[in-house]
Amino acid sequence: MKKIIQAVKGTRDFYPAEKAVITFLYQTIREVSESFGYQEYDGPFLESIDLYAAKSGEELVKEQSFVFPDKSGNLIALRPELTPSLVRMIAQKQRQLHFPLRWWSFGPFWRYESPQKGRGREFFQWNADLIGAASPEADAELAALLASLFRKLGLGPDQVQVYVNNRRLMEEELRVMGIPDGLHEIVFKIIDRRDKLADQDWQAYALDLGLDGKQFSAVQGLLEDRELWKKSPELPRFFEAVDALGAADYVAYAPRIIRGLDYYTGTVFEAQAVSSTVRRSVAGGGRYDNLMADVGGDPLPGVGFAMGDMVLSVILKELDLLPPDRDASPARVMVTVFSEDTLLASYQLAAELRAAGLDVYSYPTPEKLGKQFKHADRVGARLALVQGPDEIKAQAVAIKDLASGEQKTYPRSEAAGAIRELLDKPPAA
RNA sequence: GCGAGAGUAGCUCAGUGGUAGAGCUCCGCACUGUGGAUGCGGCUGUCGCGGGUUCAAAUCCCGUCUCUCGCCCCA
Repeated sequence: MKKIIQAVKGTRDFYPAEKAVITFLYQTIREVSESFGYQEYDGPFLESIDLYAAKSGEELVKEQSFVFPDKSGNLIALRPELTPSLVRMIAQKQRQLHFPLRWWSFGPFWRYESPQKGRGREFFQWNADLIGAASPEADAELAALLASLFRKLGLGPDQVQVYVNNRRLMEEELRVMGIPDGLHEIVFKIIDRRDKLADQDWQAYALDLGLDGKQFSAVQGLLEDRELWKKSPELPRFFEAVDALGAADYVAYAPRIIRGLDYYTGTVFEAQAVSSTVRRSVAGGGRYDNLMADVGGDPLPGVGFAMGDMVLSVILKELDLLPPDRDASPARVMVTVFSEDTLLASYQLAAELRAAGLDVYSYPTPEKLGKQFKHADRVGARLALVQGPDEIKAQAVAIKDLASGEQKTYPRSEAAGAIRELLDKPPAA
């Protein structure tokens, strides 16, 4: 084999079967987003590094972004997330937009990380945001939107859950426990790692980061309190609204959910697979009430989430929830070419059928019919049409159903109708 | 950045020092107006790359690159 330049690490080649998965997700996401009244938008794929420097969190900007200088020396980043672009876009047109607004987006993002299962360096992300409403009910709508996608994809509440917590609640609790404000970020980091470490290791980690024994057991107790949400002024309303939206089965309280991004201010949530070979979150989001003011806009509350395509795809594949026949030709009908002399007649026939609204392709060269039938079968066509000298003489077309093996000859004028009928029939077993 | 595993035909992989293999795919024929099934035949390799040990290396050693999985972090 000749040397082939390798694909860039962490990127994927989207052969038709893989591209079909992305398209399927995009379509399903569009349907769900639009059913909640969200409008599609997008930001640039390239952004100034300064956009992220402010608020995205050190790690994300310094370690995980693809950054390069342009010809004038400005540092440009391939977008690692969308929220900062969204916030800028809104700040720029704040007076022209009608709030609250609901926007969604689906596009590529880049992060410089080491690739592994469910994670690459180039991935797609669904973003949905509701800007200009500060209520817990608005938070609930986003959680319900996420749950609706799962339901639509065929993922049940026993397979994926949206876990919810509230940062203000956690901060208040820490304060009550006598943990100084300066330690809160550290405690959040400790909580965030609860699931990833064994009990002993987790305790050691916590003490190592500066908690004393008493504070540690207090934090431990906090994480075991399944009823903690009742102390929040927001979460009871949140859960009532989730229930009203019909998504209660997908949404649960989990005190361990904190989220890494610095800009979250209130309710945060994270979707996780209940049982899967990927122990990685499917989606994450939350409320960010200060972000708009931080980038220089008028203060405006917002809530939103992002969902990557990679973990979701792994789960859908594991549960066999991806659409079948992803590698099949979109044309279910192939016109064979009998001979050099009849080639153009076959092309005409194909064009005629396309004009009648069918998806049809013609074999491009006069090969042996056997080879052409085999090709039709392999690429997933349902019907193979033959128009040889006999058919041309009789103004007819022979149509073979490759699924049943049955073949009939129809007058050419009736071909389109006959094809439609045959395609509607379920393939014989 | 750290740790582990893997790189052999287009694909999946076997091959633990002695002539580089299998299955699938592909191509041809049986079957020149008809696919799937079957049978027969055929094509395809710097054994990731570089060095070392040896009479002899896909195999042992060293280095290196890439991929996969995990850690970190996160979608």
